[in-house]
Amino acid sequence: MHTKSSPSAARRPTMTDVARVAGVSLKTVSRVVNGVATVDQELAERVHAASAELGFRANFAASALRSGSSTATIGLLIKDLSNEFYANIASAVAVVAKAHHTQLITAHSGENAEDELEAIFDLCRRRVDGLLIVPTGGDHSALKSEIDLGIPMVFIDRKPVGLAADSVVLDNFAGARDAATRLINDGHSRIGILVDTLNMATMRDRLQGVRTAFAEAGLALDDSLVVTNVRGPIEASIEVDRLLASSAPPTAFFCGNNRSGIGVLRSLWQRGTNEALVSFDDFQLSELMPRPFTVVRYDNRALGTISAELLFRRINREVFDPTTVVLPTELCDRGITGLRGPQPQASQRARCT
Amino acid sequence: MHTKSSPSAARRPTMTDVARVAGVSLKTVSRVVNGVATVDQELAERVHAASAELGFRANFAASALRSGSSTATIGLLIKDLSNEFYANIASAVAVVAKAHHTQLITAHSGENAEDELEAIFDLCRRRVDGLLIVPTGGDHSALKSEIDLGIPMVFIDRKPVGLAADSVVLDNFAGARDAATRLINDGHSRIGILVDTLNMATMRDRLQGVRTAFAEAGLALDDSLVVTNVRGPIEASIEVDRLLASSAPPTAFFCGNNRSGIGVLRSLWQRGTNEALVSFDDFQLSELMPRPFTVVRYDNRALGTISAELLFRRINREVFDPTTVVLPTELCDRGITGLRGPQPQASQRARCT
DNA sequence: CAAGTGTAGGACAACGTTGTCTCGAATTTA
DNA sequence: TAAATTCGAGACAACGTTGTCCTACACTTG
Repeated sequence: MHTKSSPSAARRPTMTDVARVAGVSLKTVSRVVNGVATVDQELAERVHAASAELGFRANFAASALRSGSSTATIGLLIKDLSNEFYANIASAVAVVAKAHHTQLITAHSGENAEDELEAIFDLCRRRVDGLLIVPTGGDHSALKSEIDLGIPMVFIDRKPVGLAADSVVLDNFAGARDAATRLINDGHSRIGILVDTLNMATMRDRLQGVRTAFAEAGLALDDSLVVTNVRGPIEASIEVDRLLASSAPPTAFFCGNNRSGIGVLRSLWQRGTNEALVSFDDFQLSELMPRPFTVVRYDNRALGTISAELLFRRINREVFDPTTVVLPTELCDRGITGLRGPQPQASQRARCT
Repeated sequence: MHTKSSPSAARRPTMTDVARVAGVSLKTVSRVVNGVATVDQELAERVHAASAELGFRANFAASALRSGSSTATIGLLIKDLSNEFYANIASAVAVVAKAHHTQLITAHSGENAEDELEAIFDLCRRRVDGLLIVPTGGDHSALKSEIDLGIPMVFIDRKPVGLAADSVVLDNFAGARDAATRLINDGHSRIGILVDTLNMATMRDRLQGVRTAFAEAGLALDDSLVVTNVRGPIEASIEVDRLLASSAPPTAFFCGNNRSGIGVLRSLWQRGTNEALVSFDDFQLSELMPRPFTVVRYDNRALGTISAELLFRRINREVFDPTTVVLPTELCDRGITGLRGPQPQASQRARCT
């Protein structure tokens, strides 16, 4: 003998089912579920009992559809959570979302800009209340209609291209200029510059910051020491070896992000040489690295927190004009190796942790 | 003069709006949007033009509600994305979800088990196709009805309590036993054991692994060297100092997770002493730490990948009985400091990166 | 040329819920 | 005691979409 329907084939109970079991009308179930006070105590208890017995849970989508209320969902478009930088943003966003009783859909943008747009459109079809986008590149003008139709967007770390929208970015220019100025003041004039692709505005700004520092110091930046399209630690290591093998090697390095910073660090540590190193982006445990170096740091979580709070203000129609928030950077000296200065003691290294 | 409705107040266009603009029936719009082939070329073009003009995007929730199709969404309940361990799981899950054209709602479990259940119920109301849960503790028997009603769940890193469900976990016992055995074989008999709360089965299993190693070696584990409820690096550092100040200090440490491992590492490095250290969990850049130590490592991303793949198999009804997948661990020797052996060279350290 | 065949597109109902309205009963008041 | 007032609960329609059915028209065929 077998049951009429296997458990896995069981349909989820609806309010109609609960109403039947409780012996009340559909609408009364709705009232009880929504906590309307004007329901008879006894009927309410029958409804609760029936709900529990059947395992009823109101269909959120149907409810939102009928009542026209929001989906209490925001979308976060981000590249890769296994990258500490993005993970910190996502974590901070999640905290703000939870505080606003909102669920967070995290969509990973694919490799190309087309994938990214498609992912955004999918989130729009799901009627998210708003979008947080860490753009990977490409043009965003196709999103104008979505903004006009009421889906607010905040761009994180990079401004949108071809679109007037909110963004929260770092002061890449000033951070890089400060870093390069520090190296120059420490006596360096030949500095290897390693940055990722200049398709990214962040990298362009950082490189421009370095150039400005050189100009301000009245120095010429040797373009043969500027390496672009450095994608990761391994490529960075290779470039370090190449540059140091040249006839006029650099005495210091500036890295456009922490991935190349780590590559340079590893390379210099293995060589045992003491070229100075300044890198954009701090990272976990950087103060425990086997060799001192200086980072351009900033409040990584704040990128997420401020973006999410801005998004919710826009969802609640508290802001109107497109805003750009620029977060400051800070030069964090973990004992940069100057041409003149002595190697600092281990105990001094972690002074800005 | 002002427009009749401000752009921000604009209602999103529906199929009815598109039908009106295109001069066709509602159903024809539906057919075009869903790519039904039997629509006249010219009408289809009118519909496409009207859609583009209005910025129409089909309401995914309404579509799913009517057609009874799935929401193409899974939920991931996780503690904190800024923790590398969880971020790697989330990242791996996201890749699998994307391959299945499924969106991922990442819900952060709060501090207590009650919050966690509430977050799960919210995801059930949203009719996710399945749930991935990294449980923080507490009893999960309340979830049985949800499983019966067709929401599959896979538990990650820890098995559910009071519930028969799929899980993907690490071989904590074997990993800890191997680690302790290594220390014992290197001549250590007084080993400081630092683990987090024993409320977590992972920690109980790891401690049990250590005890087993001692028993197998015919040694007695001095319980005064076993410290539980070590919550983070700072607490770990304090405990190291306390244990080393005792009259019979340990000559080695075993840490139940990487957070305490880092605390111990920092403490030992600052002291400049050479007690041996083995820690559960590898972490980024661990091979660059200023002092060698050994980790119990495992494929962190595989926890996410295998869980997600198992979940989708269950969603597709390809599995029936509750399954537990146990992932192996591996002792990764970065130059453990034995009582007998010499300090290894830096170049040897990174041999299992 | 009449009947049969095929096909495109529209009318209608329904998914699970909630807003609006109405009705009946209980309670109050003159 | 009858009318007025309250208040709880059910009937009905609607949110935006799709499944089902049906009609109208074009085209074939004996």
